[in-house]
Parts: sequence; C-alpha cells; structure tokens
Amino acid sequence: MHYTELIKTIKERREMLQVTQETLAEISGVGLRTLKQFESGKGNPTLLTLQKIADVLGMEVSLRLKNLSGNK
Amino acid sequence: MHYTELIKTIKERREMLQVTQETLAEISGVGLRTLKQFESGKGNPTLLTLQKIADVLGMEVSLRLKNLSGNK
DNA sequence: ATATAAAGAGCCGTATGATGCACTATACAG
DNA sequence: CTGTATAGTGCATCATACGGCTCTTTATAT
Repeated sequence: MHYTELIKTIKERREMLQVTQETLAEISGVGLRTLKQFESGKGNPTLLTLQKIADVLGMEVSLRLKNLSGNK
Repeated sequence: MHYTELIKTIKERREMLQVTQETLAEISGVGLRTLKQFESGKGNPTLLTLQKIADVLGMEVSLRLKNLSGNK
C-alpha cells in the first residue's frame, strides 16, 4: 500500500466508526496535531504512531509479499 | 504484527534472499546505520524508512483488520 | 447572522529518527 | 594466529516527528 492508500484506509475506517479525529487522538494516545497532519497527508509518521492509530481502529500494520506476477 | 514480528519478518526475508545489511541499505536508499538499528530492535523507524526497506525485499506495508473473534 | 462541530494549518519547543564514522564482536577461512 | 565478512554499538550532527496552542475554514443548525 502506498502512503496515500494507508491514509485513506485509516481515514475511511475512522469515519466508518463515526469517530472524530479528536476522539481518536485521545483513545489512541497520539496527539491531535499529529493525527491531523497524518490524515491530511503531511509528514511521515513513525511506526509506533501508525500502530497506535491502527490499533484502536481494530486494524494492524503488517508486511506482506507483493504480488509480482499479476499485480499490475 | 507487533514490532518484533515486523523486524523478524524483514530480517528473515533479507536472509532468505541472501542479502547483507550493507547491500540492502544501498539498494533501498536507507542508511546502513538506520538499518542496523532497526534489525537489532532499536528505535522506531518512520513509515518511509520501513517502506523503503520492505519494497526492495518484495514486500509492502499494509493495514489489515484485526481478527477480533478467533484472534487470541 | 450566530453558534457549534470538525478538520486543517502556522508557530514553536522538545524529543528523537536518520545518518556517517569509527570501533567492537563474532564467525569462519587460511 | 591473521584476514575478511557481517553485524552491532557509541558518539555526534542534522533533520524532522510529536504535540500543545491558537487561528482559520467549512459545514450544519438555530
């Protein structure tokens, strides 16, 4: 997943759960400023930050093999 | 995946491909020092760093739903 | 028009990630 | 033992992520 896709996934998931940035920031332990920056495509979050956000959204960061054959 | 699992995955993948840290650092564009720190479990890499490493190993960073039911 | 809620962005101090260099540790070959 | 390859670490510098505070923007409601 490219960076923009990751952001989109997080954002859509948050909105699907009807959680505001403010609430998500609180329950994830990530600063509101940091979350706002991330969702607006700015910056380069650390793995820890991404994990904290993903976690409370019921998601997790993972590594998977790229499908080299029928990928694109 | 927890942090240690991510590291383990990267490390095993690199060794499976018989690539040294030095080579991986060169082809991924990540500093050797940074890669060493990451694989030895130190620090908290940025998403960009993780993506660069995963990419040249034929892997990608992704977000997936946690299996809440039969997970643990 | 005013009020409220949510998101985005500027300013800015602090913490720390990224990196190079030099050194150490380990394993293995000779 | 020496030499080589690979991995890990201490130190120092620079860039930047984190986060609080404040202001703006946009949408919606009264």
